Amino acid sequence: MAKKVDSVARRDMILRAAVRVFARQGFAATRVEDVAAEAGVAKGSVYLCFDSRDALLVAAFEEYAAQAQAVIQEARSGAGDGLERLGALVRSVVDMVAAEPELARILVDLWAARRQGEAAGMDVPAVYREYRAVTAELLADAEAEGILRAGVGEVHAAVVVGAIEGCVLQWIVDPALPIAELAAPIVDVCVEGLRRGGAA
Amino acid sequence: MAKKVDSVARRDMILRAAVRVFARQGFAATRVEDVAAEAGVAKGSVYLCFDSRDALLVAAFEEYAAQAQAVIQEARSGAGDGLERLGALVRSVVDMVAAEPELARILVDLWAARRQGEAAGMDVPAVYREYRAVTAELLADAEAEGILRAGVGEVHAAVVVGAIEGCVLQWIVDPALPIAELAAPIVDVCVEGLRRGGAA
Amino acid sequence: MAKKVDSVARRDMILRAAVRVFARQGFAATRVEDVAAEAGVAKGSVYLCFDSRDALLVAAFEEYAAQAQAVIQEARSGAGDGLERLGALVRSVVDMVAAEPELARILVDLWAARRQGEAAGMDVPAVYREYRAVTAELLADAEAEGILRAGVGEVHAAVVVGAIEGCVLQWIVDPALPIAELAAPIVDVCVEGLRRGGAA
Amino acid sequence: MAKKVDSVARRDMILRAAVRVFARQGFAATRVEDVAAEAGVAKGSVYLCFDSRDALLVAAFEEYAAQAQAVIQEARSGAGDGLERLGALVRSVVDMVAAEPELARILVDLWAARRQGEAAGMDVPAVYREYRAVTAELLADAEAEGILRAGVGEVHAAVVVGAIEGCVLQWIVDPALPIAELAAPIVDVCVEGLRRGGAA
DNA sequence: GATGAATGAGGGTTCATTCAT
DNA sequence: TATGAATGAACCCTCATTCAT
Repeated sequence: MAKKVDSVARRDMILRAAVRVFARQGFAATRVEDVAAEAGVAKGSVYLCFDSRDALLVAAFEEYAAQAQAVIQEARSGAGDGLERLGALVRSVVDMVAAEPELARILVDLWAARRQGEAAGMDVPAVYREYRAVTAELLADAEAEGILRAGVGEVHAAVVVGAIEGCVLQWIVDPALPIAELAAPIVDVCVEGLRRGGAA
Repeated sequence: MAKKVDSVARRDMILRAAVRVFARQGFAATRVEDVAAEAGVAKGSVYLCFDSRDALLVAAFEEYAAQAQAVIQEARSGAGDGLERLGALVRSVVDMVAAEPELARILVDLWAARRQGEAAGMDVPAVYREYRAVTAELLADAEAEGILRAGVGEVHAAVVVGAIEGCVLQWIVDPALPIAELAAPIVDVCVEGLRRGGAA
Repeated sequence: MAKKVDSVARRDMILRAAVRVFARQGFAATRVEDVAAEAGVAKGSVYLCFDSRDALLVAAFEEYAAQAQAVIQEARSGAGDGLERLGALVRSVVDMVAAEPELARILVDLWAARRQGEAAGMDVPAVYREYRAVTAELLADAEAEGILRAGVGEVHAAVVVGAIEGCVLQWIVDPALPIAELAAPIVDVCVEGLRRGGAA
Repeated sequence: MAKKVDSVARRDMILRAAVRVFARQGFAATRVEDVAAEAGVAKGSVYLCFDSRDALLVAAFEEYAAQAQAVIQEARSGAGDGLERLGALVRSVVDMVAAEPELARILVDLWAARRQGEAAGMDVPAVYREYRAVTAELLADAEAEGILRAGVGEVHAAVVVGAIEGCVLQWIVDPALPIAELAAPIVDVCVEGLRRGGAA
């Protein structure tokens, strides 16, 4: 039992180290040895926990996807009307990336990896499909609640998700951009702007 | 003279081939020989036009940046009020990526490359800074024209740019998403939603 | 400890293999893979001990330079008058190259390498400067001892060193030349010929 | 006829250029394009005069060998007793290398090349065999003339040649060494030192 | 003949992965 | 289990040589 815990902890330690190095240098420029050095273990030890270098990226993706899934569940099960819950979703996503910037920064590697061998086991598009789905649900709820302005449909979900992810992207590419401060204007544009009667 | 033209054409042919292969396999998984084969030339011939494999990516970036620059200039010099020109900008960017999907698809490689050696000569963040700058200018114009709703400031520019790029991102990651059909809802959310009096 | 010894032994084994192949084929015609094959290891293993192909040549030079240095020290600290010690020096150098013909045979590569990148870390001229310096010292001793014929000065040191190295050169270029048998006539010409009263 | 002269002149111009570049960078580090650039012609033009890059080295060798042959003939047909002619030979060789230092400086490449493919057509050992042969002849003449001290035989020829070539070697490796000033001491040691009755 | 663009074999080096200790 | 030395496939880039113009 203790063994198992240790083993799990060791795997997690290595994964965290990998995420740090991937965030710093990019996946393509990161050698297994870099990850091992960051984790303070030998190169061979990485292979005790992960099948391959690609598996590290897949594991990082899984962690990211799990967080996204949690945020999505929270939005689905949250309190408030559709737009309130949409606003909360926006803030949750922004909080999530701001809380673990290094995990977020490897998103570019996940996006880039999907055409390649590393992609095995990584369904990146599914994450965005989920985001769009929950957003569409919340908009539908708002519609049903009569608080959505006319003409807003499922296609707007992609725009709302795009605004969030596009802001994250700009921040990844340019860390000087204050991502935390963007939650409010995103909500302003994508939630309040869609409210019947308009923003303010 | 003819020589020069041929030489330029050859370089361009190789660059286009490179973009196609990068779009298909990703930069990391593309060998110089793949590019040569796609272009129908020998491996060594690639090096007659480009200093290195990385130089191909940089050249692709330059082409993308030039297109972005053109779109930005168009927005700056265009006719109409601030919001009309912002709407035109949104549509131009979407048209641009839809017109050359392969060039757009290497964006993920450009994003991923910025932390690495390939980055020399690629100022990816500058492209987004420019996008935000021109968007902010157009919003300021709209403000001056009295057609902007209250409370919209420079920080909203990042959201507008984010909505565009975030939609592009979703389409890159999931080509099934009909990017061309997203121009309208982006404009609806990011332009009409910011108009004084709100979207119809 | 055992590890360190093994590691040193392995490096030495590869270096010896490299010297053999360089002697046989010449440095220019030797690929890293040839060295690895001769040493019975994989190509990549060479790089565990040496930074580059050039580093193999530099290491060989260092071994040669160390042997030369030892011979020079021996001449400086030896017993006998100046000319006896000069004679001993001649015989030592000849013995040295005859004892390890393969190390000697790469001298041509060292000479040829000095103008190139490989040269980093190889001060070939210094070896000959040292030879001339010690020879000049021994001649000066002989002079002080009154056993040197008149008119012999520092410039003769280059001739004595030249006679030795020139014989080695002829032997390298034409292994049929019996280098061991040349020690006596070199001494006859360069030591006895400089003795006051002349050679018998 | 004029054509032929031009063609020969062109070949010679390229060969001279090659010798200059080989002397400067070494053969191994010299690309055909370097030679072409030095000669002021296009890369392909080199192949109109020479079959291959190696052929340039062979041609340089032939020029060197021809000069050596001339010096040897001169010594054989010269006036004076055996030792006078040996002294003249020494001075001729030194003058030869001093007159065309660049041609001399490629000697190291010739020495190094003999184990490799380039060697085809280059009988470097033969040059030294010839040198030894003529030296031995001159010593035999001196012996017959009764001006040679006792105990000097054919094996001493290698020493005399060695002294000359060894001095040239030291100068090639270290151009600071004044080769022209070494002719006198070489003669002093290798000619006067062998004279019956000894050097003054 | 003269050119230099095009070719593609060759080889130095890296690094993911394995496995004996 | 942990290690890191060993492996060898992969790949970038160079450059000798060719040949169409």
